[in-house]
Amino acid sequence: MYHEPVKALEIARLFHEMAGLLEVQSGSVFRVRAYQRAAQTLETLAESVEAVAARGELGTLPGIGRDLAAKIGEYLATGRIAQLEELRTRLPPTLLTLLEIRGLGPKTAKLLYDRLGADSVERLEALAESGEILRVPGIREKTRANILRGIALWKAGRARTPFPRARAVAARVTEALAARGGADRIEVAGSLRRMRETVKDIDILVTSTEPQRVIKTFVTLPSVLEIVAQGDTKASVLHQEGLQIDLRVVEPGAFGAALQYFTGSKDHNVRIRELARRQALSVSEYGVFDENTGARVAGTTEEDVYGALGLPWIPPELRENAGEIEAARAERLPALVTRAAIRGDLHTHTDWSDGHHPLEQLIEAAQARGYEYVVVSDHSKSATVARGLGADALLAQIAKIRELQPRYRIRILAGSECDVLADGTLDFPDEILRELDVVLAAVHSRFTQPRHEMTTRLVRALANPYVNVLAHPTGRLIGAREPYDVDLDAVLEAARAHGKAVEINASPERLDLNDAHARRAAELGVPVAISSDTHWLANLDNLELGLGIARRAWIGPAQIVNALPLGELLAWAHRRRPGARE
DNA sequence: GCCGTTTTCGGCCCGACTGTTTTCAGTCG
Repeated sequence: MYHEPVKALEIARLFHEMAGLLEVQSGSVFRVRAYQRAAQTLETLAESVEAVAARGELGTLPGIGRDLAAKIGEYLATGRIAQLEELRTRLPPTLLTLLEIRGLGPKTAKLLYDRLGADSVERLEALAESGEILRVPGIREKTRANILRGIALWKAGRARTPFPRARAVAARVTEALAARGGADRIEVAGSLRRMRETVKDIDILVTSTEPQRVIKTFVTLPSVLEIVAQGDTKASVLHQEGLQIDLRVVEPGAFGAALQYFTGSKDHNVRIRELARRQALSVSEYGVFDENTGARVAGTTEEDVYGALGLPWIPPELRENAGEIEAARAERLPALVTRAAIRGDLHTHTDWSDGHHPLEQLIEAAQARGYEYVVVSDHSKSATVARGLGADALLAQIAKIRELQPRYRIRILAGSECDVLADGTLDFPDEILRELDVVLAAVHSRFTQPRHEMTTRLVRALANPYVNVLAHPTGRLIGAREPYDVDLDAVLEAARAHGKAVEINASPERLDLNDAHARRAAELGVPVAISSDTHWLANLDNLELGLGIARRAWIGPAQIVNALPLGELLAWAHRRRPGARE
């Protein structure tokens, strides 16, 4: 049986805390990094840490040796890590919040704590405002101003920005840079390029033979609130939308190396550079260099950079140091899904329920996307706020779809986003469901059921032979509603056992499953549907966000049901129905 | 604290920018 990695995440958090405390104590930076690396390994562990421990294989995990394996074992046995508790008696844990302030690192935090007792952001702010921190050697007016600004930023928004909004800001800034001249190539790198769900800042890479001009243009854009840093080749600004934007300018010959460097992630890059060192190579944003001759052996393209290290090019979405480097070395990188592989959209709404456009417009818009098929999946009657369809309305809609079909190339499939009732039964009886081509099941009520009840509810819904896809499996609404409490692993197991798909709902408010959940689904071999959940016609393009999640989850076209040709999709959808041949 | 197709000890990614220092440490990505 597969368990959620709750314990692993708990231990990872404790390791991060230990790293922070050791860092402030001026412990070895390598020791600090060892704790952080081990924490990251635990965060990306595919199976339960208890299972690994039971096999005695903790020490085989990357970055975990005898010592840290023992600490993990200690925590699993006692729920405590003695050394951490000892560290906590020497430094107040609130001290670690100081490290979250931009521009304030462990050395300064320790200095301010030792000299003035600054053990929290509030206390530090008071000390800075009163000017008392100027008594500390090495702290002058500029540092005081930086600390106060850092505290203001920390208070204003530690929140990360949702991908769609950050991408829109990035597009406006790159357009402005292009329009003002001086830039050769302009590329968005960083976590936006890696398709992360949220981002902390925007990274823009420019090639130019006039770096000063580009930098000047960048920091004087009207949308720039404040210049954070400005040098000969890079600059950082605070944008009016509350995001920091970092710009880096390199000469064209270093484009590939700079793009690789600036795309990250940091952990991925550290691993890449370690790998290079073992081959007597050195990697920087300027290229790959032979350590003996100093000659540049690669740098023009990313393919060159990875190739120089004996690796195939690694897609940006995988660059999280979550196994992709090992996979690349073994020539086992997955073939990731692309937009071209998607043959249809399985989740759309019309004005028959809570969509905002007539059936015909939806069909035309989907056809214009080049799809082979589209599933119309309006809500069922229990979803009253969404004006869900009763049985008669649904049958009428099916008739309408059959009537409209001859007018379109795209195949219109009759579906439903059918409510899963509190007991796990569906909102329509089987006699109605059998009239549909594709059935989605989804929870829209009773979100607060206890964990075991919600789990049983979803498992029961998946067992219904007419159900094909579990839509937005965790029910979260980003920033508005937490996911409901459910044993997702049990749900995924049920989906696999019954041959049902789970949805990657690409609506920006949902992104459900998220990348981590989708990767677990993928590892378990559960089929996936990437769906737009369209309510407005433009929402059809949400699918791109879903592709990003799928790619970050290492998912290829073979695992995606809406990459199947029409005939195979219908055969898959109907094969568990009574009387179906298998 | 981890790790080893050179090593079980001696390494551990690389470079830009800032502020405060008179030659560099701290921080960031």
